[in-house]
Amino acid sequence: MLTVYNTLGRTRQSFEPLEDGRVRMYVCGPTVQSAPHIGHGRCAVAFDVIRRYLMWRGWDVLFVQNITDVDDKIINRAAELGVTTEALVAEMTEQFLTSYRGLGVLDPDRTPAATRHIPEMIELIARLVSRGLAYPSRGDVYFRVRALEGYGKLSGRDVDELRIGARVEPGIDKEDPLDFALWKGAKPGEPSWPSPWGDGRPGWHIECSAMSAKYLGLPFDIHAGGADLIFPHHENEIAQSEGATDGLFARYWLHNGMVNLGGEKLSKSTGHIVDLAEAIETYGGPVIRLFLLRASYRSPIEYSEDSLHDARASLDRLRSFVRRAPSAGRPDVATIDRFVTSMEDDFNTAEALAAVFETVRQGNARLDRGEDAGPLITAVREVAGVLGIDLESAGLGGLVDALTGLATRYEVEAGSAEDMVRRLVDARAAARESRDWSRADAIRDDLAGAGIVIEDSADGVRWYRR
RNA sequence: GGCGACGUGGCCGAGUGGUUAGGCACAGCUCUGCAAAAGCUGCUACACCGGUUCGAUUCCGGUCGUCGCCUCCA
Repeated sequence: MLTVYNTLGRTRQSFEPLEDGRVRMYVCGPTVQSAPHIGHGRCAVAFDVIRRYLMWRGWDVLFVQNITDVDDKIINRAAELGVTTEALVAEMTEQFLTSYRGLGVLDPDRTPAATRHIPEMIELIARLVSRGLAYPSRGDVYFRVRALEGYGKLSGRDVDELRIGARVEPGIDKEDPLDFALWKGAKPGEPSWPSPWGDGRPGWHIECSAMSAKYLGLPFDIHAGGADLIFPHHENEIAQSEGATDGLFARYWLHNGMVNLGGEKLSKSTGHIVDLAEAIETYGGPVIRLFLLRASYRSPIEYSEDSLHDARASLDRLRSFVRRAPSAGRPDVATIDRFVTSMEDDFNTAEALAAVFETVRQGNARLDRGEDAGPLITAVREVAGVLGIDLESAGLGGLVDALTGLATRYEVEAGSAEDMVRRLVDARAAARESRDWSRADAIRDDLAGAGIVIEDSADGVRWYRR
């Protein structure tokens, strides 16, 4: 039985999709104002794993992740950079998609952008106005928070407590400081669209209400996002969607923990960030992915070089294992069972990985004894696949020049990168045969310098790109 | 101030009312021309103080500390 921690209710609950065999899932995507950081990567990976697991379990998953492409920050940043908002949005969206793919994240089934759903949002706002839950005010439209019973149920907030809170700034056009904008009247030079309340643009929260309903229908099963979105963003989404329909908005709310750096949360606004593309460049997507999956998706994690190095060593261990022998037979049942048990427990990837490593140890021991480990390798590959961890070593791209140099140095025939590695490995074998250790070691060291690692084993020489 | 999460061995990080997490690092051994990989062995913890219990790291209360949200944020 799959159980998930539902922020709505703050308990672990058994998960049953509304429609049998089909899961409808919405993840709050990024505001594309600047380049993605590792925190975005964590969110993407966390829910990608959940999606993959649900699919592997045999469910149809409809996965939607939005792109917020209109917002104060985007407007301001575009102005700063002297580019149009459209150009900034296009550039940043591309960076997000590229980085996500670099982490092995599957593309969503749909990636709706806010600016392409203005009519849906206007319609939703109009419904809220007609129901008395929203009111126009000098070109803006606000949600009347106190008019909705149950506001605060997701975040555990009490409207009266909120009011006391010192930081709720009274908006000059609001009836109540708690009210939030559904529509913002246009200011000169800003992107805007016509509406019944005058030209303007949507508030931040309304897009998710409109687009999730459009692509998933209401209620849908899983609404996910970063824990920092619980309040006010998700609370307000609930207010809008449930206020407009009287029905339930989303059934299970899943939130990923924050990534910290130096003990503090990453944040775009303070510039306290780890650039995602840079991290992928430095460590590789699979290493970062493994780093993220070693902890529960709900816990905060600390980003550090040490942790990334650990993750790299762990990944190497997995890769060395599957390199030792081909998969064969059905996946080992014990491994799969343990994996399933772990994942059914609120997607406990840390424990799932522990199962994988146990299997790796067993498999290595079997191979050391000359026994078959095919099903263990099959199982490790299967589980790694569900977790989205790429166990294949990198190819030889970009190494032709370096290898050609080595081919010349050791007097073997040049050719394709693959061929040259093979010939160099053979040349080293020949040198070992004639007990010319210095030449053998030189070849091995030079290959290592180029990123090709050679390992001697009982059943021959293995090589791979580090 | 309000709401919430958390404090585990050298580091990261799961979990449990009594029994091995796992990874990384370190030491020794086996294997090996050397190395790497691998296996075996060792190092073995639950912030502090009370309480409940036959027994608590695991439940309850308190203390201290860290972090998040309450404003844009994955």
